[in-house]
Amino acid sequence: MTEVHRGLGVTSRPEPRVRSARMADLVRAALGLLETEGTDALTMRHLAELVGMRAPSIYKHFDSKAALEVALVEDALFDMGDALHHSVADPGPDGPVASLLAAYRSEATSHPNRYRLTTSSAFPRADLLVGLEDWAGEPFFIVAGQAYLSQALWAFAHGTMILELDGRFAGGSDLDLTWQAGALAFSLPGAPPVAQAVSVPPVGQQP
Amino acid sequence: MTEVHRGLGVTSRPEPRVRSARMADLVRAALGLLETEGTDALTMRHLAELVGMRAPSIYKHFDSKAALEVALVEDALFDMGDALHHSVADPGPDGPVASLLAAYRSEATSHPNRYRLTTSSAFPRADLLVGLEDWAGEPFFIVAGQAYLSQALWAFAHGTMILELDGRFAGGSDLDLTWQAGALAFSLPGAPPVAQAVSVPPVGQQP
DNA sequence: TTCTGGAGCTAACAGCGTTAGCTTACGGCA
DNA sequence: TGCCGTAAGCTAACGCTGTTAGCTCCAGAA
Repeated sequence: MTEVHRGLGVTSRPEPRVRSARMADLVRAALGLLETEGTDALTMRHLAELVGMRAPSIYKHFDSKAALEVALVEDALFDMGDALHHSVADPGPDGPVASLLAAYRSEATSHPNRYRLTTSSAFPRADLLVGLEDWAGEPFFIVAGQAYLSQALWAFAHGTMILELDGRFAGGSDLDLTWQAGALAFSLPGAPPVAQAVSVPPVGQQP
Repeated sequence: MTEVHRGLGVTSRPEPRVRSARMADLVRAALGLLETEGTDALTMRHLAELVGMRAPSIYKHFDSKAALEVALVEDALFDMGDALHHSVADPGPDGPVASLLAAYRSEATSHPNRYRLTTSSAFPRADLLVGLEDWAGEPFFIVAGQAYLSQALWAFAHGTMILELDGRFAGGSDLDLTWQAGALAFSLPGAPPVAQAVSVPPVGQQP
């Protein structure tokens, strides 16, 4: 028995914020706009038109555009957290690392622009539901079994994901092999003991 | 002898674009603005004021704000390429992977907002000097010795870098250990043979 | 001397997030 | 029934953004 609780998280899934029907409408429409028309198309005026109102009326439901984006990103983190925790609870035949990475890639790919928003430098992460990022990232710690290795694995996953989404890898690359190369590097036995397992959450900023 | 030419790149450093004195002024001022005041402060009006002109006059020297950003990013890629190629030619005692990563981290950290700009999803990479990205990223291929492993290493480097710059790792983390964990994972012998070394450049989009 | 082109300027446009202030409709209560 | 308060819409407008049109001025060449 180690300090790592396999398959059983030590953080808990936060309670999502309640949303009025109109708020849910707006978030749904915003996601559609973001994914079908692109990041630049997500403006208050476009969004308002999509739900049949004028831009200033949105402010009756959300304090700001940033608050609306927070709602989008919280959805993304719940989806990602659910996918990752599920992959950890039920890893595939290729092992826990490959399984986790596959879940991460699949989830991010399903909503590329929302993933970009979630991971963008400018995003006001401090406004997110407390504990949400930690919970969503916990599977990296569970799989890596060590804080710094889990950070490195997370960094590999995010780096590969954003470069793939942005089309940065050389044309003709079989990206499955790139992911596989990383999975292998982080799966090799003998790698773990990098440092003396300081108890630090693997993901997210402390509030 | 393998197909990997250690220490001798197969791509060549592109010739930088020539700039008028005024263009150089603008790029220098833009970098200062970007790094000292932040990304949002880099506006045409602010920049113009900094060099003693009005915003529309900038268009006598650059076609658009994007063209000015391309100049900034080309500087970043030349600096990064020089640093990485140097680290490959003269690796430190911790081995080529750790040396490369240290150079990458040091270079990016010296101009964080320029690094963010360079790697941002929205940046018009197609307007960059042909071959510049390939040349700058080549050291990853030289060090990894295999296309897909080099892509994975690059992805780890970028992922760790952007998460570090954005303060995404848990408070109290010793990020040296995170980088070290990744360096170790990608340095272990036995890792390489992921695929049959298809000859694909490690970094950047084919034109 | 005249002409040409580079490099500055002001004024203005469309689009952005956002605010102020007005109106309308609905639900609870005396 | 009549009143009141609140929720949720609206228009007009503000300051900011990148950018364009069109003017002026000056240096250098013919």
